[in-house]
Amino acid sequence: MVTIRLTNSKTRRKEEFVPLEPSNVRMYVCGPTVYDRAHLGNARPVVVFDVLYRLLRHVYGAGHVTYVRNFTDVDDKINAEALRRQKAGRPETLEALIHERTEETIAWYHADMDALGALRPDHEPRATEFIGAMVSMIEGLIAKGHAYAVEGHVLFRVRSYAEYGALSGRSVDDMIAGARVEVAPYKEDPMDFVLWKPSDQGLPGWDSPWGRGRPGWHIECSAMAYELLGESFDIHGGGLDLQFPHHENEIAQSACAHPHGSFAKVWLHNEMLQVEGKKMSKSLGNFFTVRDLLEQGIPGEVIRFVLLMTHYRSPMDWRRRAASDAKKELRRWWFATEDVKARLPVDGEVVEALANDLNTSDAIKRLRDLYKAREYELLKSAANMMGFLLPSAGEWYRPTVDDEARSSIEAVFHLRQKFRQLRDYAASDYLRAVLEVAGVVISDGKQPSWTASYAGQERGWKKLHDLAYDGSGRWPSAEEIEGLSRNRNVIVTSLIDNQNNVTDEWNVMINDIPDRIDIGLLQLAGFIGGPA
RNA sequence: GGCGGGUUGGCGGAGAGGUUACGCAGCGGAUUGCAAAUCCGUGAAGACCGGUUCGAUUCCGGUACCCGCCUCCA
Repeated sequence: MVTIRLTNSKTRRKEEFVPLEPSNVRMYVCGPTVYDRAHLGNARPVVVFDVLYRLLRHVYGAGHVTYVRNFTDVDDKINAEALRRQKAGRPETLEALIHERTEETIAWYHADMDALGALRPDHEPRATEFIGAMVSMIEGLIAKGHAYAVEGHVLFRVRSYAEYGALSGRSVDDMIAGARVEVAPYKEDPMDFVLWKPSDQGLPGWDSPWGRGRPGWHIECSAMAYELLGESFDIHGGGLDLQFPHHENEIAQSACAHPHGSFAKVWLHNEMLQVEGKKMSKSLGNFFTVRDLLEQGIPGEVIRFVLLMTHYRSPMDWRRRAASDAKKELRRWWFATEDVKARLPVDGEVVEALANDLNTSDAIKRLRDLYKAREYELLKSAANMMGFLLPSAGEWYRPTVDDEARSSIEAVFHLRQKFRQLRDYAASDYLRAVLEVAGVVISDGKQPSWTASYAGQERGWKKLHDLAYDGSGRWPSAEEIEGLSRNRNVIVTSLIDNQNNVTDEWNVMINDIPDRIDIGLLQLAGFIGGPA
């Protein structure tokens, strides 16, 4: 049996993972508030814990792992969006508009996370489905003296739980010194947090012993984890920013409501994702969504690869460059393995790397070793286990070739062969470049062949620019090439060396990779006509 | 102010107290009309100052800088 070791935030140490019940390993991960598209920061824990889920399934068996990730569908931002729609003239009730918003957001979330190759959890409970469980949990807390009702609110009495702050390494007294908490007059202690709050007529609410209202944010995870995983379970995960106060509050509520349970044994927190050195956050407005990246032609699998290149406990900076490197590498793996059958068992070193506190970077290194060793069958099975090279990723690495494209490609390809036979190598190189910018890579040799691939795009554009300046006049002018590239979101600039001289090299940036062969570019072959 | 994390070669990014991380890019070579793919080879690092040690990029202390949490956020 593989020994999994995980860094437990609770103890701040890397510990051997011993499940409570190997026949039912239980994990809870805090999911999204469903009010808008998921941004890239949301994707990091999804992918990280997906790897853990896959590892647990590998070690304990797919049927012996229960993974729960919630949808927070009670939230003021959702209400705000629903109200906005109502004010914009929609006739439906607020409830209906809220429902509409959460449904569409959940569908987006599923589509985007599926694209990243993340498996769906076993349960995806919604807060609105567990209001009753939350109410009874709150009632229990009041009965035991851990919470109190006042002015329609119910507050958790932080002082009643001696270990409050243990997870995040804070003490209640220190935090009060900071005094950055909302000091409501009805609070016994400034650190007390809301379990239930009243809803006025304009807001969604549920009847409760304390009047019509809605739950505070933290209680939902405690209630849903209890209902679906029991009073003790193995792993609780989420972003580091949730450690305090969200997870601290979850622990306090759960420990007080179910004193015989241990709640989560292991706490895992992924570090934050940054963009240009700054945390991606809604308030800074520097965030972009997973969908944005997908629409820019960065496949979900590539995003996944970039996210997993960095260990989950380190901050990671999203860089465009990292995505293009990853794309290149994954493309090679795809071409090497597409006709290969995965061979089990999964490579032990990959599993070992993952079992060592999810060292995904090390695991990827091992995949690279397998690729280099041409162990493609093992590469495929190990990559599959990490959520790579799966058929569900789609053939992003290969442009679509329809019949029209195929005949155009064949025509240019054969024309080029003729020029080669005539030893008109300038024409032959020009046609190679034409094919490459259109999405076709050709390989000479004993059996000349072509493959639909974007791998040669940059090279092709550079070559076209070079040729445009060769003075022969056989091909389109520099201006024409420039125009074509710009129309395709490709920026080609001359390179400037460190003495500030313009060199004869070209720098190419491709911003938008099409998903099909560019037949328009293939027509550039017409410029040189047939061989004389 | 309180608490926590980070600083590795041109870029990204790991592990390990002593032996090549790895990828991308670069350079040299094989191969090729030229390429591609592939293969072989190669240079390049550990913020700063001390300490422990036979030996530290790796452990300890300090300094600087960066980042996060403490307020909705993964």
